[in-house]
Amino acid sequence: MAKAPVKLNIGCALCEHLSDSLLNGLSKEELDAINVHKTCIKYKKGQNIFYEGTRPTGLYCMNGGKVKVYKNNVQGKEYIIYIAKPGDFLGYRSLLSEEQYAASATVLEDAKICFIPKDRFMEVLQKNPLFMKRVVKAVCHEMGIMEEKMAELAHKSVRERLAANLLMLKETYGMEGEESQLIDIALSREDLANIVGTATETVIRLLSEFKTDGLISFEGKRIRVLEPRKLARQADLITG
Amino acid sequence: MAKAPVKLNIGCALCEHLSDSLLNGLSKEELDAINVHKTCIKYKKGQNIFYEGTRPTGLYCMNGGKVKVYKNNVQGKEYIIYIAKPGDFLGYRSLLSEEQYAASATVLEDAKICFIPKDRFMEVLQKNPLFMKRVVKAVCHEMGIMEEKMAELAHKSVRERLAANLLMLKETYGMEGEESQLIDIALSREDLANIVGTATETVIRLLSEFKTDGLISFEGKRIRVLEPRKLARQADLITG
DNA sequence: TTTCAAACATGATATAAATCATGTTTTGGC
DNA sequence: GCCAAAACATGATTTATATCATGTTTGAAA
Repeated sequence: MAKAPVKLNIGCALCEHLSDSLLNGLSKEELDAINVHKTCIKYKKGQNIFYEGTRPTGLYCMNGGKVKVYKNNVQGKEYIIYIAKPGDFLGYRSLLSEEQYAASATVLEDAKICFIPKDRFMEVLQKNPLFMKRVVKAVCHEMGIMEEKMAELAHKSVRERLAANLLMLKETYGMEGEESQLIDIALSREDLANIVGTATETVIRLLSEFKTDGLISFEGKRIRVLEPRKLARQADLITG
Repeated sequence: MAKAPVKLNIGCALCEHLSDSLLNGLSKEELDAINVHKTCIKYKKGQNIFYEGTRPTGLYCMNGGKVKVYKNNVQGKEYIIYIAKPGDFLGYRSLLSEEQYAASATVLEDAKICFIPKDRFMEVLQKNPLFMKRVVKAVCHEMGIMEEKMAELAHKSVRERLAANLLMLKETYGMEGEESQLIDIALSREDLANIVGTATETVIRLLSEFKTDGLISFEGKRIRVLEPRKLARQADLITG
């Protein structure tokens, strides 16, 4: 049986992730304008999307999989700024600030990502003040989250940060309904350490402690949050 | 001799800080629209501008002095996100994300700050796509800086961060020309510690080390950067 | 000018977390 | 199914930095 060619360019209007996306709310015509010029590509785990220091030529829109956005310091240590999931834009910050990428992006789980050329996107953006307003709102919301994370990094212990990040990952990447306590990303201990901002060994140790204390359990490469309230107490989010 | 009433509301068009401001580039009419509804107030050192958790009702625009924007964690520890100087907007992030303030703002050096009601500002913003674009660009640029700071907090030592922050302060708040090495803010050791994300005692100790090593000197409450290159080496920004 | 609080300073101590070392388990490629 | 490499795990050691304690200086207010 001959393989049918994989049709990647499904129209944005029909994209299952449209409702989670900033593109949601655009008119049929606007979506079409983007649609005609986009290119959708499948990426394998470990593949790079863009590197820090290069210039953005467009915008990436996640259609499937998971991508980590991270910075490397001089000593090669990595800090993961965020993990993009379907519906998320990727690299739009640098595109809008008209600067080089301040971070790199690499695929964590096999992904399908659509690329929208800069000009096409900017055209739609500038012709639609409401769209622009939504983008601004999203960017400013992101900044609030980053402020929170900075204060956390500055004054919280690794244990607290790990607990807080596990809860955050559960909220953001937890599955639907029944299985909402299962963190649906196959993160290596090293990646988790680079999210928390600590050494891999430290994360391994703390995770086994949390497991011993019955706060979490491991399911294959995934982590299940058994006791969110106790974890929140570890994170020092609630007292008592 | 009777005191003449202090006229605070100088027109934005004549403001000496307009060229440093995001308002720069607006038309005479747009500036007037903002101008008519703005209120300029003098604040004393230590006075609070807004608190985390409250709702913004407008935008603050710095006309003089210095203001720290910071977050307090549960234990009361403070992290200073940035220090606003004349020409800077204050609180525009929360205004644009339509959320509560994610941080508090307190005067570090006697300040004059103009308040622009939300509606007036949004009106001008939404009617001028170019202005909107400049605001977006500025916000996205800020995000890049925050990403950098997060990576720094995650993986750099306190010594490195202090050195890096001294250099940053010199760049941003250094005086003009000859005296550009003098950091023109009267920062307490505690404030500096809350910028770096460490304990006050640690900052005091490291500062005296830097002083002993001839990298900096103290001039009253101010710090002079004597050896920026050596400091950059301490910050691990350059090697060798 | 005195006084009192805040800021600055320095030493001693405790400790969280990085680093180094080594061993085991899992995984993906052939 | 085998092998090498990566990921995971755990122990020992070091180190940076927070915390605690105490003393001194500075500065603002009375």
